[in-house]
Amino acid sequence: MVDMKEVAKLAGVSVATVSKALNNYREVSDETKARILHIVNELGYIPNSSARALSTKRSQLIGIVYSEHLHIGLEHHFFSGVLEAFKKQVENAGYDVFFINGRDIGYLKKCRVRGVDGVFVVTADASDKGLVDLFNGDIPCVTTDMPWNKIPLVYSDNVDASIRAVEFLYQLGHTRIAHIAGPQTSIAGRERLEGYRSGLIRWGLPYDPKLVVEAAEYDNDNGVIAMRKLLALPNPPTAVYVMCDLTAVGVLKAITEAGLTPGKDISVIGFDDIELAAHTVPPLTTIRQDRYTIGTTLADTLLKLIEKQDVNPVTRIPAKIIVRETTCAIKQS
Amino acid sequence: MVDMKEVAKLAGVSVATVSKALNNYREVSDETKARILHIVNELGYIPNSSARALSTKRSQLIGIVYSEHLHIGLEHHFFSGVLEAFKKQVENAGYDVFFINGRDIGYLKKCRVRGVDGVFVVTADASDKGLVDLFNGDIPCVTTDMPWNKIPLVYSDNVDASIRAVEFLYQLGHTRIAHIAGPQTSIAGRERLEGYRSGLIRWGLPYDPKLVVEAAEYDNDNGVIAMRKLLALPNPPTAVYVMCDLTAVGVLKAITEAGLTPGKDISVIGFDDIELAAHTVPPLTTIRQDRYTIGTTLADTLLKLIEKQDVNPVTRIPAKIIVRETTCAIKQS
DNA sequence: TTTGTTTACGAAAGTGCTTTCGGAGCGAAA
DNA sequence: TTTCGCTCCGAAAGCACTTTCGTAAACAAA
Repeated sequence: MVDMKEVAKLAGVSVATVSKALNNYREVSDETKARILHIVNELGYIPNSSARALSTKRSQLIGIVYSEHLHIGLEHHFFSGVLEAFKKQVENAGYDVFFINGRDIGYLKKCRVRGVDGVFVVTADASDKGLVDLFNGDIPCVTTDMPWNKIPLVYSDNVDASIRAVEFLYQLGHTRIAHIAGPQTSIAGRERLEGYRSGLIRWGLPYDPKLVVEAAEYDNDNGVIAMRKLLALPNPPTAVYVMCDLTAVGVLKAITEAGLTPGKDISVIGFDDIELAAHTVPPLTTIRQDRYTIGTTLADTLLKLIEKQDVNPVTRIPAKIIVRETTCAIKQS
Repeated sequence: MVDMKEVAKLAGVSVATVSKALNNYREVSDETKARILHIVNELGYIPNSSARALSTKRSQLIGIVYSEHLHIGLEHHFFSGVLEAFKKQVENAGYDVFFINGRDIGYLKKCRVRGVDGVFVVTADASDKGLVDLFNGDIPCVTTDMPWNKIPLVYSDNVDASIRAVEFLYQLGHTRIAHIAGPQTSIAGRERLEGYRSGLIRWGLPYDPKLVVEAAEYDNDNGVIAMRKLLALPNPPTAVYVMCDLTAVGVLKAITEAGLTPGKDISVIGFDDIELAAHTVPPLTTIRQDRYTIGTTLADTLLKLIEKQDVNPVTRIPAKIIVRETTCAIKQS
């Protein structure tokens, strides 16, 4: 690889001047700067990042933290989509993306050692001691779906989306609307429940605790279990708002098992709009999280943070209802 | 952050000796080495990776290359699973994982600039000029599902798995077995078709070109289209072996649409075992790719390559049939 | 005793960049 | 004429490591 010394020699200047030309110091005349840049192009010179990081203490590296022991790391459609958008955005700004693994020395130290400029905590275990250190450290962080004091947060507007889910069902004529809630340890779980209740209030619907069942996890099986419970009620709901698509798929299954038809006998609306949602039978009506906007907003926020600019502590991204075939007007019976 | 100088001072030795102690040079007495290590622990000293990379030309960094414009990057369940396993394995060996983006300067140069020790090409566009440069460069590479001269390849044993899929269907009594093939531009597409044909031959079944339809992409819609075509045949198949689960879901849909029941009127078997497969109605029989073994094998191979050891040019990992409910013995009619 | 061999360590030169600081050159002001 | 203030540039000191090479000391062999 060609280095600065070579560029300097060909340009007839010192390495210091080359460095300055490359970093847009204004104490280089336009003429010599042009000459240097020309030679740089000709030679295909690229500054060595280790050397640069060594002297600047900056690496142009963004770290990604996500925990593996929740099985919602890379493999989860929502997070991988957000990550993808995030990655593109920071890459456009000249950063590279790198996975922080906390083993041995912990996240914070690893960041220091690698000189990471900022980190995006995609998903992690809030009880992780290493995470706390990281958040309390001096390295810029952003997160999604994981609120933490002082750490900027970008995520879907769960409350608003849930209100509109209820509204949508109400306008179809449903009045007995159930909610399968996510674990109340998660912010998404809490806010979606909150939105559901606000929605009921807004339309003057009574809140019936029997119509709310909390799923233990964001997975399929809990959907089956929860829906069976609802179906066993003396007066079952005519519509159910489910906190995520994977669980909604389980709900569909339980409904079908019971000899009923989703979207006819019972309306179902999910959350996420995972790839699968369009392909269930019948296709699932759901609330689409705007993974792209969340990811890019996260990136912009982190970049600003790195530049020591002010940022919003919380940004809520609107989510929108995608109407497919599991919802319909209530049967006149 | 504490540096070597500090450690050296406390230990009463030179930085050179500290460095040697840390790197297991044997020209350091056991006694002073122990003393140094003790101080290192006490101080929580960690060597700065930029400085180390600068002088060693090695970074303990493994690059990941995947192209975004096929929509099968991070978001694809199979690749993200492989990547996850790969990541864990190289992290165990003390490496960190880092995304190579080829924009501006190309993959190879980016690798050089960042001092990447090896790269895993997860998925990419074979026509990408930058990839060719990378493969022809001097940086150790491994790939999956993407054969390239001299680059070690680890992937599922598609041919064998396909033969066994046909065998499985044959033993259920099926003799008119169709295959929905992947694009023949991909190695997976070609090999699965090849295995299908070998399976037919092995069991003395005739090869009927009408029973093979090539899907344009590994997606859902192409499954619907292909299956409709098969259903329109004068003498439709009683079983169909589909080249991937996402497409198989489309197949299920087409079958249902036609008023038939998958797993009763027509048997279906997919490939991949994506999360969704267990939750279709009825649950999909499929061939599970061993994402974990593929990922770790890839990692081991790359690590060996970096150490300049010999490696297998090709490793095929067995895939196994997961029997669920879309396959059954042929109806006696 | 001298000579040769190990062993254990440190001085110092790299590694490729950034950044401070000083100085040369030059025109303008006094 | 001197002084001041600019602009443009380079020498050199970092940055935190690795690695070569020299050497002192200790010991063995002659």
